Amino acid sequence: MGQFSFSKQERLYRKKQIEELFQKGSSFYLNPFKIIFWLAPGSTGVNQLLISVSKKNFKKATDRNTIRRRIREAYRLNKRELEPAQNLSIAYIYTAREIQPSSFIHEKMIASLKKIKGKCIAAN
RNA sequence: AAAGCAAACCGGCUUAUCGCGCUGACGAAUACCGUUAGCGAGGAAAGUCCGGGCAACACAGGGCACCGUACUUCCUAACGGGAAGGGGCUGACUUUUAAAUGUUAGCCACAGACAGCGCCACAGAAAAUAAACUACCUCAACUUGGUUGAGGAAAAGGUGAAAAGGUGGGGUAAGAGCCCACCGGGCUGGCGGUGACGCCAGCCGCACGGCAAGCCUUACGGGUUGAAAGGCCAAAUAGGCUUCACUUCGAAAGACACAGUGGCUCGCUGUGUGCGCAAGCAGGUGAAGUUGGGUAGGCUGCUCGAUUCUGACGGCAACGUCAGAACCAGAUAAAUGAUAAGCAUCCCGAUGUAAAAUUCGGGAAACAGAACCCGGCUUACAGGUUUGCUUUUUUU
RNA sequence: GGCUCCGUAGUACAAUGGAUAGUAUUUCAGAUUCCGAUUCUGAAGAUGCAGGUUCGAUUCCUGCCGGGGCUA
Repeated sequence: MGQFSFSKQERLYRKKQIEELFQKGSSFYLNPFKIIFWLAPGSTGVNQLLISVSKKNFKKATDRNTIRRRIREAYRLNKRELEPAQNLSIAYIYTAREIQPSSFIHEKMIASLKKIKGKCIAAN
């Protein structure tokens, strides 16, 4: 698996897993995101990501697409912050009301990933 | 040349780095992995307003009801869409005292109001089977500036969206299509046109409005549900009941009727009858149906099609026929991207000039994201190209 | 995805196609009071948008815009 790849394995798409994440996971806010994460027992060696942009805040499908793509690129290029990969499920919920530039999202993504890693180590 | 309107078309490009989806090839290799090649959002993908394909279910035939459409002919798989034509309305030009005719541009949900019902506020004498009232004219009586009665006729009446054919003349006691001319209208016939309709001739003096985007009438069309349709597999769970067939047990029977509950069926409860000495009147397997429970994962449907491009021919056109070439998204918590740089377009400032070109810096670049697939319609849209029309200015 | 209903003052509701769109409440001003509340008087405030039918649309028709409900 490549260093910057983002294949289907790394996406969170199963309904059961999503429900599990939202029920058991812990969350924190880091502008412009709300982040929910959960470290499942056992290790598959792959972290899984879910990106959500509310239809209530962005009526147009194009706007939602651009935000989702920017967040995805930010995660893809910076995911090595979480090394070594474990069985982590993360949900990024975009809470800002306007479309933020890529540089801003990248910056916040790095900060949030570091925070997640710190919390996981503390829990263990 | 500029501005406006209408129609048609286009809707940025290139490179680098890192990525995503599908398909093919290769690597021990049909599913995972790697390498590599190809392809990968729109003119509206949108709204979901129409129409069709496709699928499942339903269906003798006819009628009623309900919904939709509405000048004619054609195009089409079909349409509420499109093309051509007809008619009407509005504006301009020509002509003219003015109209009509003619030319041209734009617009029109443009069937039926002597099949029926309903509505037409306010104002007004009257708002729809024509006329109560005022005023007009004639005669009579009383009387003399008038009043009353009888009759005539339907012209005049500050309204109103709409007033009962219009204008002019004759006629009369006063009037009236009462009569005449022109215009308008209706009916009949002929001719032309596939048809809507048009033209011509003759006849009728011709009271009877508007609204069907009020009910309605006529003609035509419409079965219902939608890809979360439908088919297959995996996983998981808990079976129950009914019917039928076979079988086991048994000597045989292994049932029947009525009532209650209930919308109905099954069922449950009760009573009676039958079989059996009595207990008791069953068990199992399979198929179909039904109810309940479970599963929310994969494959298929799924993208080659009323397809796209080019050319020829037919048609006024919409469009059709033929020939050749091409393969052009198939995602599913949902791919088609992110970042950086450059080019082209436009704007602003500077440089420069008679005006430009050039160069430098900065900025802008829309509407918008496939979800089974097509044909339309509607709505949104920076900027650009072409064509046509109108207006203004300049030059010859 | 499909089906269906509804948009009227700030709010909750009315209004056969027919005078200036009505009622309650809210807001503002005045009166009453020593000051408030209550009460009384007056005022302000609306048909979602754009077309069409009609002499005349809140009402009828068409197209947009916005909101709700049902279905799985």
